[in-house]
Amino acid sequence: MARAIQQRTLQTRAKLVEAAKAVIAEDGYEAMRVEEVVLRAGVAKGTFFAHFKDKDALMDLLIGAEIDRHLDQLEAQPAPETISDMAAAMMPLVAFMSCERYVFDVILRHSGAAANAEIGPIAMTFGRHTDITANWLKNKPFRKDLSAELQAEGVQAFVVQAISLVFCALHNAVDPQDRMETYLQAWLLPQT
Amino acid sequence: MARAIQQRTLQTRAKLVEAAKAVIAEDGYEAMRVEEVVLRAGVAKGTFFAHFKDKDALMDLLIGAEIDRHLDQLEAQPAPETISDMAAAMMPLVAFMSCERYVFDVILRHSGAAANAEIGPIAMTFGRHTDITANWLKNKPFRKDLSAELQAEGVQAFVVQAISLVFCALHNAVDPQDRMETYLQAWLLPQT
DNA sequence: TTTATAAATTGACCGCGGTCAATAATGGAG
DNA sequence: CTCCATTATTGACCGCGGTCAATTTATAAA
Repeated sequence: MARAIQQRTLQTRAKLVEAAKAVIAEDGYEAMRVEEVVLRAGVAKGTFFAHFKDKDALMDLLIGAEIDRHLDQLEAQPAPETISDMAAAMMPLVAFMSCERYVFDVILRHSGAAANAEIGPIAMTFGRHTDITANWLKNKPFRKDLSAELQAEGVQAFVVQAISLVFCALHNAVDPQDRMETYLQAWLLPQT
Repeated sequence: MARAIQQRTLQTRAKLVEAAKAVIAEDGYEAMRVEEVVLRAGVAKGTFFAHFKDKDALMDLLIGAEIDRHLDQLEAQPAPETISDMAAAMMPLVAFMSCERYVFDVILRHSGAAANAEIGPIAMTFGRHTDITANWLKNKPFRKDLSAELQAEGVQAFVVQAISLVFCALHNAVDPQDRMETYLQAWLLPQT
């Protein structure tokens, strides 16, 4: 039978997470090295991998938590009434997701759950974001020919597209918020 | 002053590319190891990096070439008349882009040019794909409130979204082609 | 042909993520 | 308290991408 989790385990894990946060605060996500984290946490390298499947798993956790913070903000706000408000509301999240090329790459890698049983923190946030967006869209005068879920899926696709273009030298002249507004206008308020 | 490129250089490069293709044909993209490639090509490891900035650069080349082959097919076909035809026409490309999780990750990483001066093969294919799609949409009875370019950008966003969901255990029950049709219908033929 | 210079190649070496058999700490049963 | 099965920790080791000073090879000029 399964034993209770030891105190030690929780402490070590907390030390690792704290150390990682410190490194990231100083030098950014991309600069994080497992060796630096274990050095600061005062544990052996192997211990890291006893707590996290791999480096990406810790990134998933930390970045996922940050995204969740932004989603909390979104949920605390009233549903936006206009396309412009909607784009504006999403900008803090977009800004975080595009704070580093590396961060965006991690997010894309983890945005889908590899298996039903192992939905990671970031994959969870994508589900949450869809739900929040779908709730915004209900009872609003946007697309009536599409389910709120499908509309929300499209919004997510355009968020990813807008961030992708932030990192593209050929297209990053346009302000991300303007681009989001253009996309949302076209997607949610077609002028047929 | 710059000297002409040596024969030797082209030969070595060709040997490396051939060796890489062979490895990939046998074991797939993800399994490709630089050490295995240089072993088969009969050159030293350092030589590889004299020809390619890093492993990703060779991947960019090989995967970009493969995507170009699919785009050649698309260009050779007449413009699709219906949403259904359009989705069907894009499926071979979608299938290749989702043949391996690793391949899709490489594509996403390289889909935007990091700098204007260094547009890689994959970034080029994204531009080409937009152009081809925009040409399809011109003189067709789809969205008249949007430029063909914006419509094409949206199509690209939905292609990426559809492939992402192929790799997501939570959503991969739906057939990719059906999903593409749903997206394209919603994007290009809104029923307001 | 000889020589000078640029270009291509080499392989020992490094950084860093990840593994695993050995060891130590923990906590419940007797 | 003692014993011991379970769990946590350790650090030497490996795989593999990437670097660079040294060496070899090609080519234009004399």
